[in-house]
Amino acid sequence: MKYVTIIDIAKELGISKSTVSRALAGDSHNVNAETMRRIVEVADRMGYQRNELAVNLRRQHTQTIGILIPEVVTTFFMNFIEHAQRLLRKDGYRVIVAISNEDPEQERENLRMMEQCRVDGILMSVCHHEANIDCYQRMIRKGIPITFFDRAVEGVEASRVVVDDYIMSFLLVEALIRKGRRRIVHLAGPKHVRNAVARLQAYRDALRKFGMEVDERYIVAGGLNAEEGAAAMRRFVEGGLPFDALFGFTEMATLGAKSLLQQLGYRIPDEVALCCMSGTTLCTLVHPELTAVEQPVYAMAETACRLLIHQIEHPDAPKEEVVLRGDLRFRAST
Amino acid sequence: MKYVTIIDIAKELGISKSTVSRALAGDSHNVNAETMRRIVEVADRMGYQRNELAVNLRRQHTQTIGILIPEVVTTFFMNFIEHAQRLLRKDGYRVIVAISNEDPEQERENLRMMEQCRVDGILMSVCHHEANIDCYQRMIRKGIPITFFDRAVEGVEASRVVVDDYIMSFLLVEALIRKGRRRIVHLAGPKHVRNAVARLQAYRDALRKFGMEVDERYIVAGGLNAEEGAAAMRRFVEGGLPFDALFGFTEMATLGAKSLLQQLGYRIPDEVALCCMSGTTLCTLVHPELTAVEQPVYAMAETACRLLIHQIEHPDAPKEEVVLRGDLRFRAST
DNA sequence: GTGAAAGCGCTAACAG
DNA sequence: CTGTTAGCGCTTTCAC
Repeated sequence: MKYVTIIDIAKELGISKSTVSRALAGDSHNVNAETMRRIVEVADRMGYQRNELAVNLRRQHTQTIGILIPEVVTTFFMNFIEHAQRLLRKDGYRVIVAISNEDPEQERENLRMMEQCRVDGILMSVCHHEANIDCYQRMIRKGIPITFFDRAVEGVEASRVVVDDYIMSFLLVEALIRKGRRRIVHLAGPKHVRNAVARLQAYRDALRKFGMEVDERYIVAGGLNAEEGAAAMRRFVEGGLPFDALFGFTEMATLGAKSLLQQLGYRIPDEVALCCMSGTTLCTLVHPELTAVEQPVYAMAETACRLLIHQIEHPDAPKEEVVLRGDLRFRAST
Repeated sequence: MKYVTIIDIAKELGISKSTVSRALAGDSHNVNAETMRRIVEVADRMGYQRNELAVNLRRQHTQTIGILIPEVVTTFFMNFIEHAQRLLRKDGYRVIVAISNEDPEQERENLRMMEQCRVDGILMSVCHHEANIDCYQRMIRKGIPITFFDRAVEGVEASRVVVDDYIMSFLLVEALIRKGRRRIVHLAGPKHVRNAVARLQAYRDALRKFGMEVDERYIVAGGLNAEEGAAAMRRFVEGGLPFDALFGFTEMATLGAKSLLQQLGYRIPDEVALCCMSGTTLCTLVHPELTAVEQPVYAMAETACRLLIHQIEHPDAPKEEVVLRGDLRFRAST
């Protein structure tokens, strides 16, 4: 099955392909109005579709942005993609998405793919805080700008937009305490994810602010997914320590813990209150009707796209870091 | 910033670019082992990355599959993408994703983009049952095979994998009735989505099976998103008819209705039981602990990929339709 | 306003 | 086993 090319159109009209190219590119300044009309008419009669491959090869850039994310079980990244895609499209960019499944090896592989496809820039949220730093640096040195969002790394020449994990977490733990919870378990994330470190710190500081002792036995490694979260919770429960609340690192681990607790007969949220963050969203299950304090993903997507496009258009401009805060809104539970 | 090309490598070693090309393509049969070694060594010393654009332009196919989906608020499509991506990668295909946001206009646009990018095939779930049929047909005639999944259309020369909406819905409504619910509201989907039609039919038939009259006032147009669902529910409630259950078409509309009912003070699921389907997943909120009967998305992704690749490799093979059923498993609520 | 020609990076005959 | 050559479809000087 052959595609129609500008040569086919040129032949059909007995003119040169250069003219056709100009006409189809909308260069009305350099092609006769009448010729233009005829070309356009024939083009869509024949069902012509420009071959982007050829255009890109020639132009040396693809007008394509790669989005790399670590997972897709949580709604945060999907919402990000949706917004980013819409925004980028308006600026004439296509988007390609790759998921690394929290696996640095696959992330490396995805990055290589992005390079082979000659994307103009990359929007990414890392799966490991250090594993692939050399990779990121290589990309950037090659002239492919990266803008990190949500899960960012340090020590790389790239722009980044993050949420203030520390502040947000602090708010959550504070909310639990104000509700009268005193024995709060923290399902901590792995140390190689920098957000996890900040959240743990916030947990400690919030307790101290209320003059409470930080009991290390209440800090358990909660992993990243539902299974790990459930397993961690099981271990904790078996320890026999009393508890009335839980602050988890990932949404998935928290949900895993929740399922387990329900199986064991705990009543949620009356007996055990839960809360966690998911991307830009702060979820607290303390109150069943009002469960989330939300920083719209939109803001993050918008900022990330803006920063990236700026880097693409001005390769030498200094990198920026923006920390989202404020603008919190309440959202009803679904 | 210039990329390294095979010419650079050839010059570096004082040989021809053909040999380099062959070596890098792994054609050990036609290049001396020693030459091979040197080429590979230089290639990665210089940080060479094959330019897929050039390869594809030359080869006349891209090894890329386009995935077109209508929305991304529900987890179903995201899970589908994740699985499909993983499976296709194994077969050497890249994936590009586009979201049409339930808008036929944007779907058309996305389809055009896929064509311009010269994807080898398309995996899609439509947003409208008829609006773009001509488009799908044009693509297929041009030699770009389409495999529809979940939301498929009829009357197009394409393979499809769907879930048996009728049977699944029938099961759901039956479950409600067996739980003692008699006044079941149906939040129907738009008639232009074929799944909606099947589900409505199942609703009617299930009631009849139990000798119940179908009261048309209990069938309300529920729309596709949370707002529309809530609005529809509000209208129904204002009508003042008694009801003790709700069977919704989309997950989002059902969630919208749920929020509204909660706001109005209804207790869920005791006072009003809810259920709906989401992609391959049957969700019933009748029972709080056990809320879903699930047909793994995986099965759908796997089948869709297989059908599509088969179409790509054998353009003239007859189209197939696969209806997933059986293999249902219970899933704990999260 | 239009055409001829060069070339983006790569592969695939075809010779040697 | 290796080199030469001819494009894939398009844009972009440079002439006319």
